[in-house]
Amino acid sequence: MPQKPQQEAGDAVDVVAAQWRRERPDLGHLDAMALVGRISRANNLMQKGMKPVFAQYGLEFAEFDVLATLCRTGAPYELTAGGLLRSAMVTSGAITNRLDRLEKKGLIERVPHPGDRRAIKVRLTTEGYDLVNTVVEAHVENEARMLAGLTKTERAALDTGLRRLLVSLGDTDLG
Amino acid sequence: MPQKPQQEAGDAVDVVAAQWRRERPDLGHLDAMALVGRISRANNLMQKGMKPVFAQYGLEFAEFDVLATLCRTGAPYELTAGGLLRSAMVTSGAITNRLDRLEKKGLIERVPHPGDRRAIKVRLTTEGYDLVNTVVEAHVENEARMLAGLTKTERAALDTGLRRLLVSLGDTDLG
DNA sequence: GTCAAGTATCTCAACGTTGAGAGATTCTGA
DNA sequence: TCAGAATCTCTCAACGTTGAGATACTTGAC
Repeated sequence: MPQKPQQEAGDAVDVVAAQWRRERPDLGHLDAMALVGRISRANNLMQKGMKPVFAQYGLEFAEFDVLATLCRTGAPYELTAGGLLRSAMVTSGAITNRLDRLEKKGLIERVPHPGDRRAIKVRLTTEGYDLVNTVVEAHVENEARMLAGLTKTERAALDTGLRRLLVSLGDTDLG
Repeated sequence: MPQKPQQEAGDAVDVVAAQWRRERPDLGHLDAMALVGRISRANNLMQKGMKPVFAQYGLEFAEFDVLATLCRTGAPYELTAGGLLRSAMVTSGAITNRLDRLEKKGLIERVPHPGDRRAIKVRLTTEGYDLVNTVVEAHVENEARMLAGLTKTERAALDTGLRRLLVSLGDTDLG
């Protein structure tokens, strides 16, 4: 009869934690350090795994992020630059840069904001709309593939834990 | 009698997922997309939370990462550049850059590798050793503080899920 | 021994982000 | 109504990473 292993398989962070325990046995909170380290490494691996999919369509992750944010807001696929930067968690300089590149590619256009002349509206062009709707399908397929090593139950448990973490950090909306 | 809420509190990713469901009801794997999004946002928030601690000591995260890697290997606190870049998950150019900066600050030194003249050994100086041992204490305290909104049980469950994910991605050692 | 293949590090240009600051516009309260 | 505070976007220099290529050295097969 198959038995669940008593001992979980170790990952790279277990190695790191063991090294710290040996070198600094007085150091507390190693569990916190390990958890943060796991989030960081998982993010790193996920990003590396996504990059080739976007590259297939001539996009960087940062560019896809903008297009996807506009797409999922629904028609008329418009958002201010400020809305985009808060959603993407980057600074204003980064958004200006991303919009410049996407505008040059003809995937978005900047239109005046009616009612606030400080602001602009960023709008998906037809080309941008078509592209992002294609890319997002390949993208989610790829994400699902990267997570396929976990059971549905494991994924759900992980998801719940991460949601609680985000809520506890105050990350409850996009603005 | 206090009751656990039936409904989990929502985070920013719940908002994103709801937008996609509305705009693209045909899109599958939204659970995978949400999980990846949560890892990304959690990482982003953690990084932002760590930055000020390192800044207090005149360090960037990337620099601390190198010093900490050397420190936790134990005496004589040496590693090759290749070992460092694999541990840090960055490219060779990035490591050269980090080592240049740390060398300029007097926190590490490059010494010839005995037995392989292609390689170098990167060694913590006394100044580097003292600094990293101080900073790491403030750093883990800070990490623990950022995670304090979760119960011990929640943190353990999250940690287990992330370890399984990393193992499933093949991230079982440092190089 | 010799040569091809592999490995270790560094170089360098392209790229993207940060963060401070400027300019323009809108909001707020007296 | 008006001045000061706040907000929105853009500019720009500093910084860090990537990724391809160069250089030097080592290894393995013959």
